[in-house]
Amino acid sequence: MARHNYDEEKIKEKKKLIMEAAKKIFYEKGYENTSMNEIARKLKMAKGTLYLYFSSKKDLFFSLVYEGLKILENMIKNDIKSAKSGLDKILNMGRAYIKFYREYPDYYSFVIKYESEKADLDTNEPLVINSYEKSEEIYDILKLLILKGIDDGSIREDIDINKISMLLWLQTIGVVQQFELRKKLYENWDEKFPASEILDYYIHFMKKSLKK
Amino acid sequence: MARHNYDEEKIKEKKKLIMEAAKKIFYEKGYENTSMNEIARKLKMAKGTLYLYFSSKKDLFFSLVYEGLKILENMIKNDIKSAKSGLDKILNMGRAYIKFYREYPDYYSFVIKYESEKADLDTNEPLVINSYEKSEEIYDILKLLILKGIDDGSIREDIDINKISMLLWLQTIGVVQQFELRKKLYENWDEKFPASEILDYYIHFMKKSLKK
Amino acid sequence: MARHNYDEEKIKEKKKLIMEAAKKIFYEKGYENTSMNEIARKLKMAKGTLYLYFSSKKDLFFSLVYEGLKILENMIKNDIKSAKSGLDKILNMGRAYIKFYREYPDYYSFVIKYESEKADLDTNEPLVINSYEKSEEIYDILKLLILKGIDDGSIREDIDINKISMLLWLQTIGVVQQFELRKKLYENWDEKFPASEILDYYIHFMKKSLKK
Amino acid sequence: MARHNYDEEKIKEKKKLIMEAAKKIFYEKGYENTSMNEIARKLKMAKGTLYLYFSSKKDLFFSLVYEGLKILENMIKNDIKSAKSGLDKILNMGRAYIKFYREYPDYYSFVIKYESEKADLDTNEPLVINSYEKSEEIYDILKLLILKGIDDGSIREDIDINKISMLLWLQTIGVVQQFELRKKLYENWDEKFPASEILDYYIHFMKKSLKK
DNA sequence: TATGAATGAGTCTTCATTCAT
DNA sequence: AATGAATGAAGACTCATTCAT
Repeated sequence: MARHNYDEEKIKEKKKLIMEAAKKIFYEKGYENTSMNEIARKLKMAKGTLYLYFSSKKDLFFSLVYEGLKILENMIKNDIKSAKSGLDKILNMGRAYIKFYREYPDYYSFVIKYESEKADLDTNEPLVINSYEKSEEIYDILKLLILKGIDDGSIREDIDINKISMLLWLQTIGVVQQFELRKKLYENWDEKFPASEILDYYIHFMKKSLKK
Repeated sequence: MARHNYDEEKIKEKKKLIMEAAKKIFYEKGYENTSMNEIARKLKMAKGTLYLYFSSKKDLFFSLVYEGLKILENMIKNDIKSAKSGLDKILNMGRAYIKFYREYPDYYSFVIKYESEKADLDTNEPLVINSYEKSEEIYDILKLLILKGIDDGSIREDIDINKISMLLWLQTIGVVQQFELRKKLYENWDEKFPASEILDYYIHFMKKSLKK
Repeated sequence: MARHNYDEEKIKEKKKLIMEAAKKIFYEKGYENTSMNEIARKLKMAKGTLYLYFSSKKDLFFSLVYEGLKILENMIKNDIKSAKSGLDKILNMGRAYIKFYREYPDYYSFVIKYESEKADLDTNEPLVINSYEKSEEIYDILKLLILKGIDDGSIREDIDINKISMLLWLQTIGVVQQFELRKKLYENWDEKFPASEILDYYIHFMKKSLKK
Repeated sequence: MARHNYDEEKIKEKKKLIMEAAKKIFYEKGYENTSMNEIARKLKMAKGTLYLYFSSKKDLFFSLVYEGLKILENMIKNDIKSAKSGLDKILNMGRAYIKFYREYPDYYSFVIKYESEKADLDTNEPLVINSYEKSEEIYDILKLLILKGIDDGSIREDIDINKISMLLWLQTIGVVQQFELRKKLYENWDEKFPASEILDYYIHFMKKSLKK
C-alpha cells in the first residue's frame, strides 16, 4: 500500500516535470509549433518516454488546459467569497479573471487556445463536456449574483438578467483577450498611463455601469 | 503606357479570382488546414501559378486580411457619419463592427485570425505596421468622438477619455469574438431569447453606461 | 486533347516505374518489412513523390495485387478455351494457376498475401468487393465445367457438384501455396525427381480422380 | 537435486502461465498486433518478467508453435493407430489434421503463421531444424502407409508412391488453410450445405481417389 | 505566362528490448 | 526473481515551395 502510493507519487512528479517543460515551450511557441521532439530534448528524455506519461501530444496539452481551468475556477470561487454585496461579488469575479491572466499568462493562453477550438473538438471527450458544464455553471453563478445584487440594492434594476449575465462573461473574457493581443502595441502609446491599467479601468467602468 | 495599365488590370483581376477561391476555402477549413494544392485545384490552375501572383501562402492570406480591414474601415467611417451626437456616433461604430461580423463572417474570421497571431509576425511587414497605425487611428477617432459627446451633452463626464476610448474598442472586438466562439454553445441554452440578440444588447447596455 | 493524352501516358509510365521497383522490394522483403523510404531510395526519388502517384503504401501494394489478379484471370480464361472436354478444361484451369505461380512468383505472392488478409480488410473497398466477386465467379465457372464434363462423359458422375467445385479450387490454391512454402525443404530430399514435378503430378492425380 | 527439480518445475509452470495468456492474445490479434506490453498487462506482470522466461517475443511465440506441433503430432500418431488398413490409416491422418484445426484453432493459426514465415527464419534455429525433420518424418510415414495400403489391397497400384505421399500432405494442409481463409466467404453462399462439410468431403473424395 | 512534378524536412506515434533497483 | 521506466530507431504521411519546360 505504502509502496503503491510511493509509485503513484513518483508518476505524478514525473508528469509534473514534463508538464512544466511543456508549459514553457507551448507558451513560447504555441501548440502547433511545438513538437514532442523538442519537449523531449528540453527534458533530456527520449521521445518515447513522454508517451509513457501522456498518451498523445493532445493529452499532454489538455492536461495543462485542465490545470489552468482548475486554477481559474479556484480563483473565481475564492474571490467571490471575499465580497459582500452582489455588485462587489460580480466585480471580484471579473478581477479574478484578470488576476488569472496576469499571474498565469501561460495557463491563460492554453485555456484561450482551448476555448478557441472547442467547437472542433470531439463532443464525447470528457474534458470538452466538462468545460461546457463549467461555462454553464459560471453563467448560473453570475445570474444568481445579479439577482442578489438587485435584491440587496447594489445593482440597478433596469437590466435584463439573462442577457446581462451572458454579456458580462463574454465581455470580460473578450476584453482580456483583446488586451493580451494588443498590449505590446499600446505600451508604446500614451506614456502617462500604463496600458496595463486598462483592465483595472474595465472593472471600474463596469462598476459604474451596474451600480444603482 | 496604355498597355501597361491593361496588363496591371489583368493581373489585378487574376489576383481577385484567386483570392475569391481562397476566401471560401480558408473560411471553411481554416488557414492551417488549407493547402495551396486545394486552392489551385478549386481554380483549375497549377500550383505554381499561385506563386506568380502571391509570393507565399501567407501573402495570399494576408491579402484577404487586408481586404477585410478595408471593408471594416469603410463600414465604420460610413456609419459614424450617419449619426449626429457623439454618443450615437460611438454606438454606430460598435454597430458597424457587429455588422461587419454578421455580413462578412469570412473576412471577419481572417481579421481575427490575423490579430491573434500578429504578435508572432515580423514587425517589418507592411501589413503589421499598417494595422498598428489603424489601431492608433481608431483610438484617436474614439477619443474625438467622446470629447464631442461630452461637449454636446450626450455622454457622461465622469470618465477618463484616454482609457475609455481604448477600452471601448477592446471591449467591442472582444465581445464579438467571444460571442462567435460560444454562439453554438449558447444556442442550446435559454430558448426564450436568441443568443444573437446578445450583441444588440451589448450596444444597448453600452448606451446606458455612457449616456449622461 | 493530344496534350492530355500525353500527360496521362506519362503518369501511367511513372506509375509503372514505381510499381516495378516496389514489386521487387515487396517480393523480397514482404509488405510489412518494406518501407516507403526504401522504395523511394531505390528509385532515387523523394519520398513525397511516391505519394504523388499512390495515395498510400496500401494503395501502391493493392495496385500490384490488382495487376496480379488481372494476369491470373487472363491466364485462366485463355487456358480454359484451349481445351475441349469438361475434364480437360478443369485440368487446364489448375494448370493455369500453377503457371501463374511459376511465371509470376512475385505477383503470386501479392495475391496470396492479399487473400490471407482479405478478412481483415474494409468490406467497402472496391478492390475487396471485386475480388470477392471474382472468387464467386471462378466457383461458378468450375460448376459449369463439371456439369459439362459429366454431360460429355469426361467426368465421373458419382460426385457432389457443389462440393467438388468448391473443393477443387481450395485444393489447387492450397497445394500451390504449400508447395511454395516447402519447396526449399523438398529440394534437398529425393534427388531422383525434382520437387517442382509435384505440381504437375497434382494435375495428373486430379485427372485420375475425376475421370470416368 | 530435489531443490533443483522443484525450481525447474516452478519455472515451467510460470512459462505455461505466460504462454496461456499469450496464446489468447496472439490468437485474437495476431502476432504483429500483439505487444509484449499487452501480454504483461493481462498477466499483471512486469514487462521485464516476460524476458526472464522468454528471450524475445519471437521465442515466446515459437514456444507456442512448438506446443502446437507436439499436439498435432500426437493426434496424428494416435489416429493412425486406430485404423487397420493402409488406406484407412492415411485417411485418419488427414482427419487428424482437420481435427487439430477444429479443436485447436489457436495452435493451428500459430503453426500456419510459422510455416508461412519459415523461409525468412534463421536456418540454425532448433525449431526450424525440428520442423524440417518433422516434414521428412511425415513423408516417410505416408510412404510406408501407402506401401502397406497397396500391399493389403486397400489402395490402387497405379500411383507414384514418392510423389503421392508428398502431395497428400501438401494437399491436406493446403485445403485446410484455404478453407480457413475463405470459410466466412463461403458461409454466405449455398445454404443447402454448410461450408464446414467441405473438409469432410475432402476426406471422402480422397478415399475415392485412392482406393482400389 | 503557366505548368505541375519533384522535393525533403518535419510530424506524431509505436514497441521490443534493456537495465538499474 | 521481479520490476517497469527509459530508450531510440523506425514508420507512414504532409505540404509549402521551387524550377525546368
